[in-house]
Amino acid sequence: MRTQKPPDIVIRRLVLYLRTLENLETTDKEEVISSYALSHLAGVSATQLRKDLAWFGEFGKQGVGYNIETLREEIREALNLDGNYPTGLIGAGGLGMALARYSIRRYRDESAYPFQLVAMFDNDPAKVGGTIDGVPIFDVRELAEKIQTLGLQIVIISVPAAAAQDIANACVAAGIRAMLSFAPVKLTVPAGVRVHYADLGLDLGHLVYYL
Amino acid sequence: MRTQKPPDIVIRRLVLYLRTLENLETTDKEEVISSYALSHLAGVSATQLRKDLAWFGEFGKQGVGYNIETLREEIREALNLDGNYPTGLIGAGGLGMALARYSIRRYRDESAYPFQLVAMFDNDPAKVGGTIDGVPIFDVRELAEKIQTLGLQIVIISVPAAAAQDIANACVAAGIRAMLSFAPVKLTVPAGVRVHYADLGLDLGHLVYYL
DNA sequence: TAGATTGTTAATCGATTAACAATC
DNA sequence: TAGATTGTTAATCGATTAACAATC
Repeated sequence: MRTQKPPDIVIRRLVLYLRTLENLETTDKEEVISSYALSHLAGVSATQLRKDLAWFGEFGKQGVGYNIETLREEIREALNLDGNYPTGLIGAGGLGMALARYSIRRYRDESAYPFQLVAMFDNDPAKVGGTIDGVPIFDVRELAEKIQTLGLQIVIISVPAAAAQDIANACVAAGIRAMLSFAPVKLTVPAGVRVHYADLGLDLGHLVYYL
Repeated sequence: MRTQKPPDIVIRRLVLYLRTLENLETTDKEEVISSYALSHLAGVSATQLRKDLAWFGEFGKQGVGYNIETLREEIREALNLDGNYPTGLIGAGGLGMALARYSIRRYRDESAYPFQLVAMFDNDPAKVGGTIDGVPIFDVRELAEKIQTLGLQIVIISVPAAAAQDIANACVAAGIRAMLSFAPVKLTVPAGVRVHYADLGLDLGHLVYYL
């Protein structure tokens, strides 16, 4: 046996399936869905969907399909999305501000996603002490302290590229193990810490090749 | 011979190598870099870097390495990044506004990237007619017309999920072949049209699994 | 039962890595 | 030349797809 753990790419698709299921329920009243129908909505093959689910268990009934509500709950559980994840955002510049407003509105009242933006950080004295939609902006020098006292589990990094590695180091030192970075640089972190990159420049550059 | 065209994933890494090279030149005065050194900075293996480059030609010298300036130009050319790509942004809500400000500042004066945000679109009469950092906001009903008259080649979609498919359809009908979507839905487009998804929710969901 | 669809095995496909001859 | 590093081939690894027995 070579691989006991589901590959990274499977996890990503599971999140996609979950969202697809959640969109479904609001518009559709069927209780059951086939792997074919669900996979089509998610944009993958039916075989791939079934294989991905098989990493976590057997959730369907032969000849019938998957109960939508049950499958939704099973995936949420498999992905740990039933937890509660206080999130911090570092860098309240133009992009950071917008991401904050966006994610606050999107996730605060939607129980489907357990991310709560509870703190922002910046080094601009004019911003420190203020709030955005009720979320306080702290001085970035308080980062380590607030990570601990507020129990932050995820940080979103939207500082300039030159500052990103220092910020990442500080987060890791304070115990953060999951980061989403909008800074266009590779961040070096210890094993066990996950970084996802959201990189507009890379996306645009990639698109151009095919024009 | 099975594959004549470089895979998608290779293109993405080439963009990454290019950026890595551009960051290099501002800080480092060496004229030459080895595949080992460059690949390390980019976060890939030296073998992979050399194999990726081999899709486009032979740019190095055995025993020496790659001339930084030359390699930079070769990659820019291979990726069509020497062109000029007028870009439109649809949906001037909170996220759209921020993306606009961010990308205007980042790309307008940086000759390294040939993206220019030249138009925004919204359906809010209060916004239509205004400008953001000099970029006009048009009524979304003028979308098709402006795509043609302004020669837009890339659109960034930051409208609500429910509206995204309609917008994508309109763009495709007007001749757009490259889109970057921030809406959390799968967009169905004809073959030959590329869509990239920038999806905060998927990224965050994915991160949580490993906590 | 008969039809439908799952869960899973085996085959295929593609991407990464290791190794090294070519050569600057 | 001798040392270093590329370009490339062959081997490995992992992911996707096809096919089908199990079974609701």
